[in-house]
Amino acid sequence: MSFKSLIDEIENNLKKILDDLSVTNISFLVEPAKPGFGDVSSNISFLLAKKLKKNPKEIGDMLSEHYMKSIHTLVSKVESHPSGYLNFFADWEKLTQLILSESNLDTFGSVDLGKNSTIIVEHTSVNPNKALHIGHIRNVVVGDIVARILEKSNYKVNILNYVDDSGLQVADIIVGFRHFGFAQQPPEGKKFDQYCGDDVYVKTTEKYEADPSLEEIRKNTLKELEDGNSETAQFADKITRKVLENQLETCWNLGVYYDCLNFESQIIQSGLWSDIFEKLKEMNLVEFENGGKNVGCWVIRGENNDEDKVIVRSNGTATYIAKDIPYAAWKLGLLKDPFNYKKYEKTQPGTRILWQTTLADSSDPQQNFSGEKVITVIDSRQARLQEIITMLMSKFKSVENAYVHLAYESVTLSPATAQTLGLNTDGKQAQMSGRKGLYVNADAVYDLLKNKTIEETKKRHPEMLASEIQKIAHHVSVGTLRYEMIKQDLDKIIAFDLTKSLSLEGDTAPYIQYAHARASRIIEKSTRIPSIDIDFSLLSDKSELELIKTIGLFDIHVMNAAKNLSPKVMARYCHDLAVAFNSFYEHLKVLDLGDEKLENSRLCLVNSFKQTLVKALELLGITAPDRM
RNA sequence: GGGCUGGUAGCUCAGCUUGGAUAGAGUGCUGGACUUCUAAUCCAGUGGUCAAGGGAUCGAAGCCCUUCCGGCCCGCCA
Repeated sequence: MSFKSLIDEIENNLKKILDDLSVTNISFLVEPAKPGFGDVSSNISFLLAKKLKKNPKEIGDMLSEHYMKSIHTLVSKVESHPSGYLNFFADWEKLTQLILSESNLDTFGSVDLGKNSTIIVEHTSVNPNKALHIGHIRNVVVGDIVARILEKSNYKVNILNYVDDSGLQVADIIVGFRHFGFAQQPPEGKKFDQYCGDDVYVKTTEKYEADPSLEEIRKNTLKELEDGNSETAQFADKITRKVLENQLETCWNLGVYYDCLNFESQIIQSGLWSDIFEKLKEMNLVEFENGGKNVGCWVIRGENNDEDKVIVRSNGTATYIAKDIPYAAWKLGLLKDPFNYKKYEKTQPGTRILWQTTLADSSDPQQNFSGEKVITVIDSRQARLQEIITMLMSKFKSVENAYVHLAYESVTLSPATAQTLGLNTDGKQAQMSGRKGLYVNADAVYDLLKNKTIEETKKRHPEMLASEIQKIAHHVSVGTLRYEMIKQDLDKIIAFDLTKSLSLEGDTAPYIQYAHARASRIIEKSTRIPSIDIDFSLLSDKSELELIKTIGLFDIHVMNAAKNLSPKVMARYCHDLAVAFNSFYEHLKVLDLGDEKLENSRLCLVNSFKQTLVKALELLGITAPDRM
């Protein structure tokens, strides 16, 4: 509630007025006003103008008159603007009290979109044959933040990470280890996942190109992988689990945690595929081709102009997309769960317990990670395949939008950064490629950011303990990286530039974190404890009211972010909060005013801001230090 | 060729779902503000035929159609 209370009051009153006028079927808007147009605006007059055949201004005049006669508590004035808009001015003393009181609650900003239903968010899902690069980080961070926003919106969220441990990419490094003589030990000082990705994978791929006859080894290895009992599969399991562990370290370092790891190899062995295949046949969703180019295959008919999609080859084996179908159905709880569960070998930091599926016996209790709805975070390049999965799931489950592919555009390399990797792109951005070794490693970006932040922090606090500086630098670097990944919309390509990404000024996480540090210092330096028992009328400066209003808009933005699965909305809100606070900070003093009442009032506001910002940043997985 | 997607200030982007007021940020550039609760900040200025054209509307950056430019996808690969 909070600012929403004002909006609700206005909306209800306007509805009553419409009733009195016997007007129905008008869905007008009541929304926070643009600066300079009061506090809340409505377009109601425009909509009514058609029905009543009067001009909007006249209607506005009439409505504002009616409004002031109706019962209202939070509105002090209604203005009919010459443009036709109806602008409302809040009774700020009352509204301030409401907003600041609520901002102290733990639940501030929470909304009830989910009604406590269960939802799955699957993200990360990187092939376990390489280290995460900056492109993967977009997936990881988007997924993590969407999950946080949904939790704030009263969903019970299960976070999954799908480990494709039996695909071609894994086969490639296994070939490298078993046939091309790569040592199992990475060179001194290099993480195993980086070694697999930078050296084994890239160089093995190069060898195929140099000698196509080697493809035979590759095919055989892939086949052996799918038979879980083979020696190759056991070896691959050992290798991929080591890589996975390293990948998880990268994610954990960024404050990203999961509930359960799913392994493709287990899904293949579980027999889920034959279950779902039977279902597909029963429902006539797949057809056997007796002729044409796909003769002997089972296909899904393309809708519109799309080509048919082969899901079982003429030799009887399932294609890539076929493996995704049982997993999607499993996530939605449509299939009998064939898995047992055990805790992951390493303890995940934070409060979530990390589980993994297993086909072996387990002494740990059975778990359920399915959900009423599923959100799968995948690169928009897979939109076509995801569309087919979505279509199939909609036939299986009647819940609307039960399966959602949350797509995001890729992260590319800026021309300058491509150049530093030895690629001349003629001034164009370049697609990253794991195969070609053309990517920017995620840990490396974190390290660069951290070193830079350590420097900056030292400059400001020469006397600070090294351990303290480390901690601050960690939070600032993680914040910066996360913020860069979500501040623009999901449909925008991020052209990653090493140099520009190191910026700590302007619309960045440090800007927001800095506002928090300022607030923290005021509270720390004050001789009193912030209290809500204050004179609210003393908070009347423009910059104070703007800050209060922004604080009050928290839940509205959470709702918007959750409905649209849009991390960017929360990023912008955090930025708005920081802007409002910085403006307040530069205009007004809080301490040493020689006026106890005023000081108390402003201190209360500073505290509200701080608490709200912490909660909002939490949704972005960003921690704000008390000094920086 | 078909499908998806982007095009708004020099650059990077919001605003488009739900049409209405004065199209907003950051960055860049110019100038100003630190003896002060931390200048990772603030204030002011600069900068726009909202890709182009058409349509419906009293009214379009937004909706519909066409075109242009960029990106991605379209395998019995994964």
